[in-house]
Amino acid sequence: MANTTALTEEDVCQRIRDSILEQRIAPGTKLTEESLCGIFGVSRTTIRRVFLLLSKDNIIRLERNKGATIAAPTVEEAHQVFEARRATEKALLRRAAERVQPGDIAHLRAHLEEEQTALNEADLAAWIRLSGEFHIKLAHIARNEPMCTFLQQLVFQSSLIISQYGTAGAPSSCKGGEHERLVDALEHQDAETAQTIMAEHLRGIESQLSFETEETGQDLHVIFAAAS
Amino acid sequence: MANTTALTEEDVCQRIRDSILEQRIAPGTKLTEESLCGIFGVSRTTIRRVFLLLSKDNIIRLERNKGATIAAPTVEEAHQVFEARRATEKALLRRAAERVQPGDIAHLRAHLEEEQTALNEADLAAWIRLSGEFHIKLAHIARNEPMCTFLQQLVFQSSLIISQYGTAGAPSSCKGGEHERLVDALEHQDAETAQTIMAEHLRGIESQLSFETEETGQDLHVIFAAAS
DNA sequence: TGCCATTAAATTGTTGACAATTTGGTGACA
DNA sequence: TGTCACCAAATTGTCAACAATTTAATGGCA
Repeated sequence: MANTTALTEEDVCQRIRDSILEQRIAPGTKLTEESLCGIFGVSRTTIRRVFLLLSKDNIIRLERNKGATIAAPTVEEAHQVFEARRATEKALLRRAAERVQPGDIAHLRAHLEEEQTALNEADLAAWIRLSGEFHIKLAHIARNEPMCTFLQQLVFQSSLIISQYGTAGAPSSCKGGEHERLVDALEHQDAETAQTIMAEHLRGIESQLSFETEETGQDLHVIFAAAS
Repeated sequence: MANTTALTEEDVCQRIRDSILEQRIAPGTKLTEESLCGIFGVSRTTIRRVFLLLSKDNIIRLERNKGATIAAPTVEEAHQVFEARRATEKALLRRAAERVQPGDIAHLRAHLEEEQTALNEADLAAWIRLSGEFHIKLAHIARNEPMCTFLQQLVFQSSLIISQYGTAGAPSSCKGGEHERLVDALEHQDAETAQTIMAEHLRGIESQLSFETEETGQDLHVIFAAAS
């Protein structure tokens, strides 16, 4: 009831992206057009455009005559996403170290404050989102739009992967002050150190996932083929 | 009249992508929905989906109530695309060198044959397309879907950039047997050499562009402002 | 002539109805 | 009871008419 103006297509995308970044929506969730029309108060046309756009980001999976579901990355896809992140963020950091400006550092430190606040207030959803957004903000310092957009896609997919394969016990994101150390290294334009921290950081996140256990949907073939 | 079955959405995308890769369509070209409906024999609904998908790849530019045009990258965007290619293809080559298999090399050599044939037959359009596709095939050897898809986008954008800023005299693509040398290096799993060749290769392509001269469309303002 | 408001044509955006497909359930029958 | 065919509901796909916007053209007016 807060907003009477109609939501635009990009608004809806953002809302869905946020819910993924905060891990409030599970991979594999079925999204029917009509229900989303009701929720966001937009027409089916808009929702269908949103589905198409998000499917390009591998956030939503579209199957003909079957509708849309929140993407549920396979183990293979998950590894490829993290491999891509290692390569991309490493390259971005080198350029970021060359191009970083004082204002960037201030901005990042303000972001770190927010992360800390969310952590103190035990606002887990906000903290998870901020952890992801940190990597995106870091990327922007490199001033390369195509690579930033690409990394953004990877971060959203990572969020889905963590939703799916994350061990419940340990919050599988950036602890140990690695974000802080990244900002420090960047402030000194130390690309090498930043890259090393980032590599460890991403390996750390990936290592906290458990890929051995159950899968979703299509892998039943493999499971039951072996059992019979 | 060759095909009576209706073209699907992906077919239309591919046709448009091909025409860009062969540089048969100029950046900035206006695409009206109705005309494309007639050309491809599909409904407006399909064309609109195609526009939306290709706009996500930065191949088509969508402006609200203004319709679609073939993207016309700015100089700044062009530099960023090539920077992204250098970073991405370098990373891809390292992984490709680790994972390359004999079949891959055979496949690449067959592709080189095609390139040579097109060159001998003076089929310029085909040769330009094949030159671009070489980089995409190379990327696939690294077995990383997200990065492959990303590179694909960059290659298409490169094609637009070359259309726009390429000097007419020299065909601003891969000569000097650099593609051959890349395959050789890859066959010996020599990532370092491959990366060096690729870096030179991309710099070479970029250096053949002329960013000083005229621009398209909106830059007329600047041009005539200076002249008056 | 040059400029500006008004109008007509062309193009894009949106909506709703209808068709096609999938999904879930019911009941007949072995 | 278990299986299969069939039917009904729900969901997605398509299309055509209509609304809104932009673009081009015309004609008045200084």
